[in-house]
This record gives sequence, C-alpha cells and structure tokens, in this order.
Amino acid sequence: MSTAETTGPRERYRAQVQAEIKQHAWEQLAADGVAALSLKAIAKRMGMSGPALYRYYASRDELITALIRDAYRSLADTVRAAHQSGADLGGLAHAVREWALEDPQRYLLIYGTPVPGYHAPADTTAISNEVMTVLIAASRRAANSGRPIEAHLAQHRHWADDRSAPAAALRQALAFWTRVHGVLSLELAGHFAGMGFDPAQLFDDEVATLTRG
Amino acid sequence: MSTAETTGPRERYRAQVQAEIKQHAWEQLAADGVAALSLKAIAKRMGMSGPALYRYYASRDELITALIRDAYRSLADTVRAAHQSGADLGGLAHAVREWALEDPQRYLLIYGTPVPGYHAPADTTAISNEVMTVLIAASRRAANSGRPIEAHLAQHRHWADDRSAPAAALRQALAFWTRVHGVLSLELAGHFAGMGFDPAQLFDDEVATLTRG
DNA sequence: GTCCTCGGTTATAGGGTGTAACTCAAGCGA
DNA sequence: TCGCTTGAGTTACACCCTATAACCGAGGAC
Repeated sequence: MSTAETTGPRERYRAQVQAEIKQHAWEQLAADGVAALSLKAIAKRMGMSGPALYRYYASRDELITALIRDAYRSLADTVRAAHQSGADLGGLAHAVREWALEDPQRYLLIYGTPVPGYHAPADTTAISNEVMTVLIAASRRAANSGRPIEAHLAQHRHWADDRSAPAAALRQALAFWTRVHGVLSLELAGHFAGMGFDPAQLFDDEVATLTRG
Repeated sequence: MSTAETTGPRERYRAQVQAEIKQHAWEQLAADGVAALSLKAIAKRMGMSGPALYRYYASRDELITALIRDAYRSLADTVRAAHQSGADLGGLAHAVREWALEDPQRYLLIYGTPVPGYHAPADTTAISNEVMTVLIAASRRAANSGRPIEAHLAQHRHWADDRSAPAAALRQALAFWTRVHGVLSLELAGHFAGMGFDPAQLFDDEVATLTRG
C-alpha cells in the first residue's frame, strides 16, 4: 500500500497473482484446515501447473507464513478497533470470539497446534505483541491482588510494551488471553459438540470472571 | 488383558506386532507430532515394507484412533488415580499438567487442532466423559453462585453422569477444563516462549482462581 | 498330510513438495 | 524499432506419502 510506487507492469502482475494465490489459500484453509493446504491444488484451481506457484512462494511454509502474518494483522486490527471504540475487556472478548467464529481455521492457524517443522519469523511475534498491548491497556483498571504471580510478572515483563502498567494489569491481560483461548479453542475444536449447552453462554460467564474475580 | 483367553499363537503374534507398531507410532508422534506420523516410516523402522502394516491397521486414521483411545485412557487413569488418592481440584490440575508435559504431543493429539477428515468414534467420547465425571466429583463442594450459566447448565446436563451434582459443580468442572486447557495449550504450543515468565507460576495462579473465584 | 488362512512381498495408482532444464513472451534500453 | 534480458510458465523428474491389487509361501487347523 505505501511501499515504493515504482511498480512496473511486471511487479503489478506479480503482486496480483500473489494475492490471488493467497485468496485461494484462504478458501482452502477455511474449508479443510492448514494441514490440507496444497500448492498443487491451488495451482490446479488457478488453471496452471504445479511448479508455477514456486515463482511466487518459495515453499509451502512461506505461503503459510504469509497467511499467519495476515491472520495476526487481522486479529490485531480487530482488537485495536474494538478498543478504540471504547470496548472494555468483555467487549474485546466478544470481538475476538466473533473474529474466531468468522473463520475458525484462521484462529486455529495462529493458536492451534503448531505445524511440526515450522518456525515463526520475528515480525509475527511483533504483531502478536500489538494485541497484548491492547489487552494490557484494557486491563489497567485491575487492582493489585498481592498474589505471588504479580510479583513474578513484575520481574518478567519485557513482553509488555507498556512499562508503566501495574503487574495486576499484566496478570489480567494474561488471564484474558488464556481464558478466552481456553473456552474458544475447545469450542472451535468441537469438544463441546455433544454436550448440549450453549458455548456462547459459557464464554460470557467465563469472560465475566475476568473482571469479577 | 481380560478378553477371551482362546489366544492361539496366530493372534498372540498379531497382537504383539500391533503393539510394536503402536510403540513406534508413539515415538514418532512424540518426536514430530501427529501430522508427521507415517505408516511407511514405521514399517521401515520395523524392517518390513510399507503395505505390510495395513494388515494390522486398515488406515492411518485407524492407527491414530488407537493412539487417541490410549491417550484418553491414560489421561482418565491419571486423573482418576489422583482423585482416589485424595487430590483436590488443584491436585488434579497438577496431575493433568504433569501428564501433558510428559508427552506434549499426546496432549495435543487429544485437545489440539483436530485433523481435517477425522471423526472420533463414540467410545473415545465415553472415556472423556470419565474424566468429566471425576472433575465433577472433585467440584461438588462448589457453592451456588446464582449466575445465569448455572441455570443454563442445570437444563443441559446430560453430559454429566452424576445426576445429583449441583449446577455449580458442573460449572466449576467446566471452568477447570477450559482454564487448565487455556494455559496448558498455549504453553505447549510455545506461545509463552519469548515472554520470560515461568508458565508453571501462571498455571498455579490460574488453578488457584478455580477455588477462590 | 492337505487345505486354507493370513502375513509378507512387489507393482501400481494417485497425490503431495520441490528442483532442473527449457521455452517463450513481455519489458527495457539503445 | 530492434535486440537483449528477465522472468513466468511449462514438462520431466526425484522423492515423500497413503492405499489397493495380485501374488507367494509358511504355519495352523482338521
């Protein structure tokens, strides 16, 4: 968007095809999950033969990396937008849940079982820090509880960009993350499927515990 | 173990080879995760050629099913043993965490991202119910809080074998599950890796919230 | 001792990642 | 405008995987 404007027709074409590949990749991912993502299948759907895609993504991992980057970006934007429109922790939680239900495999791509050989590049963790920063900002009202975890976090807080946030806020931001992920990932993985209760109500109540206890 | 004792030498051999295959499968799983599980590689390590394994497991999914069944069985035994030796919810949580850290991929096999085409057979959900039953038993001291989720769970409780357990206990058992899984799965997936704090302390504090708030 | 069951084999089909060698058109500078 | 170069796309191939088919041979059952 804001990169060098010296885009000749060659680069424009390249960028467009790259985007089209990613589009097909998202569709395939949403349908069958990251494990079923196949460069060859994407190529076939685009009407070209397998190895052609390697001009645009050097490997399957590189394509997956691009997807992960976009997913983190999308989540960070969603959370940030909710925060800036005045949402509290509960509002953020619902924004995250909606984002996850919109494309469950996209959530699992980030927070699901990591793919065996894959190692995330540094910039993706930078984007996930962005999410953390918003969570901490939304948690700043948290009162100090005096529990040992807060003393521990006060000494291991380099992951928090906000150097002035009280340890209680760090703890609450982590609680947000782990509890939202706990309910959400079990729901997305289908573990509540046969149980009959409404996952949304469990989610609501769990989120309520964040600000209550 | 307690099945028909009319085991001729043929069946004995078959069972032994089947067990050996599963053993190699567990090693391969622990090393590289379920996605990297390969029947051919197991066969090679056992000194026989690929298709021979299909005499023992009709498909890759069937082998994975056997692994999942054993994993559930092992987890249920672990939780039950902790419960019977007098452990409270905190004790159960630590038993689960130890079990998970002992073989992270085994935990992820059950509670991680589901494999695309796979559908769990009914008996595995039966074993997971066993875990739930113990959790509910350990949660029976939970006091009624009057929150709406409890009314909801009181009407959707067919997943709880214990028909006399108060709704507050059902809620607490679910909280145990979702919160333990929330912290544990993020830890196992490496999402706390660069953050510096001790996952064990976060786990402890999170478990403490179960009985406190 | 004969038969048949069953474990093992090779061959093969089909799908996947990724590389190598080649072709051909489009862009670019002179 | 003309050539040269760049790069997109192709086929062929090596190597992984799952899974099936056809076949062989030994061991158990009677």
